[in-house]
Amino acid sequence: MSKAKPRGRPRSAALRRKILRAAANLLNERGISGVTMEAIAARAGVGKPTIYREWPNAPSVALAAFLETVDQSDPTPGDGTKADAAPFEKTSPQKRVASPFQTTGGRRSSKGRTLDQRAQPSGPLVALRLHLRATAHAFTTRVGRNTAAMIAASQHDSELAKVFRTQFILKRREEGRSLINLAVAAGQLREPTDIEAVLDLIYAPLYFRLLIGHGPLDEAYTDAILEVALDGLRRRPRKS
Amino acid sequence: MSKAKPRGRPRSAALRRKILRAAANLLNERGISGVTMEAIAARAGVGKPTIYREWPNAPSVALAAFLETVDQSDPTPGDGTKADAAPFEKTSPQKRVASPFQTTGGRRSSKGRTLDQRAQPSGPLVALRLHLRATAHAFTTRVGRNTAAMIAASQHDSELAKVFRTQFILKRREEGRSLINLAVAAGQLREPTDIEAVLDLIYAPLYFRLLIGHGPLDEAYTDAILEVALDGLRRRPRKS
Amino acid sequence: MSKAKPRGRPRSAALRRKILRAAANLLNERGISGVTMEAIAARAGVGKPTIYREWPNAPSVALAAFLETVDQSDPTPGDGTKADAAPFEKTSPQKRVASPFQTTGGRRSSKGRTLDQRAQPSGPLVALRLHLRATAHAFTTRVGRNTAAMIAASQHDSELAKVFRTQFILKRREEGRSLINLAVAAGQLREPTDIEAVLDLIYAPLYFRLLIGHGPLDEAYTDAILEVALDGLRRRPRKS
Amino acid sequence: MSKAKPRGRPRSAALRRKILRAAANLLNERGISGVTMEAIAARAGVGKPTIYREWPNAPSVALAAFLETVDQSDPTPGDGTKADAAPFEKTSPQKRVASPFQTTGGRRSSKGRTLDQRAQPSGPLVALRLHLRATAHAFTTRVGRNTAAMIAASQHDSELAKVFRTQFILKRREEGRSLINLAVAAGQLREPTDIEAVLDLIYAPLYFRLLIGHGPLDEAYTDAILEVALDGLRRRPRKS
DNA sequence: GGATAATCGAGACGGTACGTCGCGTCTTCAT
DNA sequence: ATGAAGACGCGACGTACCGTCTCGATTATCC
Repeated sequence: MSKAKPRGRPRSAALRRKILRAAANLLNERGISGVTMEAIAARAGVGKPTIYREWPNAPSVALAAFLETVDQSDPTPGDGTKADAAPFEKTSPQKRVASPFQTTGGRRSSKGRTLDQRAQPSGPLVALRLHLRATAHAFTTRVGRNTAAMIAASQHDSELAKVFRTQFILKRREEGRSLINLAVAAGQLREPTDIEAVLDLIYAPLYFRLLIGHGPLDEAYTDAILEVALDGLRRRPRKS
Repeated sequence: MSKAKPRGRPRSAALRRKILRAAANLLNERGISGVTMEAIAARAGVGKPTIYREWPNAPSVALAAFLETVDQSDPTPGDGTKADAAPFEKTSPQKRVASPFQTTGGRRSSKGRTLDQRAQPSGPLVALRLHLRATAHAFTTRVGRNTAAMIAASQHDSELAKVFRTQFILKRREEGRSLINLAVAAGQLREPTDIEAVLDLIYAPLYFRLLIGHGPLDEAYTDAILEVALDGLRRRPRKS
Repeated sequence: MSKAKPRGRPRSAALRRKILRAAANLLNERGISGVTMEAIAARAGVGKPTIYREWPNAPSVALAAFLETVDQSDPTPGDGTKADAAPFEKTSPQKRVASPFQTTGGRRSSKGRTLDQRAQPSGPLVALRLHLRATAHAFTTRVGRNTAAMIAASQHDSELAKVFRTQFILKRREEGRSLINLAVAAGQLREPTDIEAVLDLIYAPLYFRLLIGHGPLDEAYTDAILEVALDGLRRRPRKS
Repeated sequence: MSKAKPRGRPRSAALRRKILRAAANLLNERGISGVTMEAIAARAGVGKPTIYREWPNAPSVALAAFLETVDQSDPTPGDGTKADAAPFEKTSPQKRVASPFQTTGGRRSSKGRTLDQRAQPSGPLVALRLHLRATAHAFTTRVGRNTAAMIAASQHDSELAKVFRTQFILKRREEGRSLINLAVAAGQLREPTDIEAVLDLIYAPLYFRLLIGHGPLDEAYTDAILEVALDGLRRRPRKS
């Protein structure tokens, strides 16, 4: 089929790792604008053409490094338990940013909100809330800065945009989708008319605040968003 | 006091206009990456230091030009009647993109949606809906591309971000806020607990799709978003 | 005989030809700077290491190709009849440059010069003159361009220089030497004190004009050079 | 007329000198292949674009530096007294290469040659001989290496070739021309039929040996060349 | 009215990074 | 065990803008 057997010396996988590692470190240390081809090449101990052989420009490498970085974390969706999102930190020791996704169960800063107490201590809706909280928290860390940078970079490069969209945005969105589906199956929610709109309603505000910075990205916020977004779908036991 | 005495040749006011005009044209013709200091200076027939005297870098000029551009349009909020959002087009003749904000009243592509027929033919909620539709439509034009570019540029420059946030994002957001307040006053909506969250729910999805491009920015979308976002606030006349 | 047992692949002779052919074509089409290892390898359908096995660098291949090219022509020295100097022309058809050495007898542009009329219509001195004319003419063609390129290349590479000197310069110089010796034997010239200086006097001006380009390389020139260079050696029948 | 008053900040003359100085040092230390734009820029403490503003490529800078270098020497033609040919040596102290043009008066290695003794102790023909000796000697030094390199570089670049030809070759050639004219005026030589050919006969052999390296560039050589070249022009006072 | 001084167009300048090309060496795989 | 294919480290190429600087020429206001 599209096998197209590769002739000649194959690309070195170790090299690819070295490059991504260098790019990831640069990204974390200096931000996206520090991820230049020359800096990557110098730090990875690699010729520039070697990098160009695999990626067309610096932001692509940064994106690849970023994706590898975040993929290495949050591996087990659905239970809210997650690892951090900044692996292979060689250069800057980093103060272990208190695993942003640990299951704080909703106790933390649940200011007068009642749903979590009386509701199921577990279940898809709780998981969804934790998922959003974790995402919001991650957005306040370097992960957020880098995510914003990737969205910014996507605006001038449609190829980059596509990769970022499918590998990051949509991938994470699937978690929300499946949790909602579970809630529907469990009878906690009605079937939504337009699931895509619902997902946007849930996620977009987080990205909006990340990018515009006009308000905090805390649990109160995500909980409020979630409540409104699902309100119409929620089966009201009583309420005449 | 602060009178001072400005000795020497005073700054020319006409220059500012020439520069912004050049920047706006470049922005529209070549996108943000075409708005370089050298290009602006060359096109405006101006020395680079003259530009640096007023703005610190090229994106700032681009933002100023962008704001001037969009301010020149949508002048009368609240009634849904708007002018286009792309003024002084000298270079590219452009096919007059059918003023994206004219009051098409919901007739346009209202595929099976019933609310508008039976609802008030006018009033704050309708205006809000039209406002969102207009915004979404504008986002499909060069205005959207430039808005995205400004958000992107804001990520590396907090000063720029602040200006863009206050002069563009929050300014437009006020329209939504006042329409909601009007609806509350008119008894069409309940008082929202967290108006900021509600506004985010309304606007964020538009920006999200603009930036990520994972779905269309059409009326069906904005209407769906609005319905869900306001659902919890809506007084249900009948229900049962 | 030398049958032996050729394990693996014994094909190495045809390769050399393919490589030289490719190099020669590149040399003629694009000049010396077009003769890169990568271009040769690509055109010959050969791996780069295969070329490096026989030559140390690209100019060496170019020189080898050049020598093969010119050796394939001017095979019969001493009689003035020669073939052209640009074989295996695959790519550019070439308009058969009118065999540059046909015996035009000296009539052409013999501005008032009398020696040829009264002198022997044939003999070593005439052959020498024709030899120089032919060389000068060849220098106005691609052969000249390539010769100049080889001299240029020789300046950075002493190994190359040695090969070029012995295989091209000195080889051709022998023709002049033997013609002069013949003339001496025939009693037309006196024995020169320093034959090397005489040979330089005859050949150097041609190379000089080839390389510097400050004057034409025509028959008037070569004839004038020859006359002066040999003047002191010539037996003057009358005079005194 | 062609004044065309230059607007904007004028080029810095000091910078030009710094660049040429750096190029000259590189040329002498590492040869022409060491004269790269990056090396010049680094050594001169200058940005690459600054160099490109004045010269189109590295060999052009090398040529300019070379010309400046040699122009700074041999200032007084006609008397045989000359300065060295390698000025501004900052970096490598250099062991003062025994001024290649000092008036060695013909004493040095005048192996059995009698002309100088009995001939005029001065006069244009003697000056011509000294001029050739000096040139030949210079060709055995770094000046010769660089001259050869410039001729080589000229082969791929006609603009460079033109500058080199007019600023170096032809300029020096004028000295030979005027000396011959002086000799003619003094009745020592007959008027030559083709002065250009005579000049080529005098100079070409030097360049030939410089470039090909097939024989020494000593006084015996230049004297022999000169004798033959001028033999036909010389008035023979006695001669049986 | 002339001096004074800031502004203006123009463009040189030191930098940084770009993306490309060719080198000469090496590794892998198919023959 | 040869040879094509091509990856690799390297170094230089020539270009684009950056933001600062220096010019000469205006163009006001102040003395």
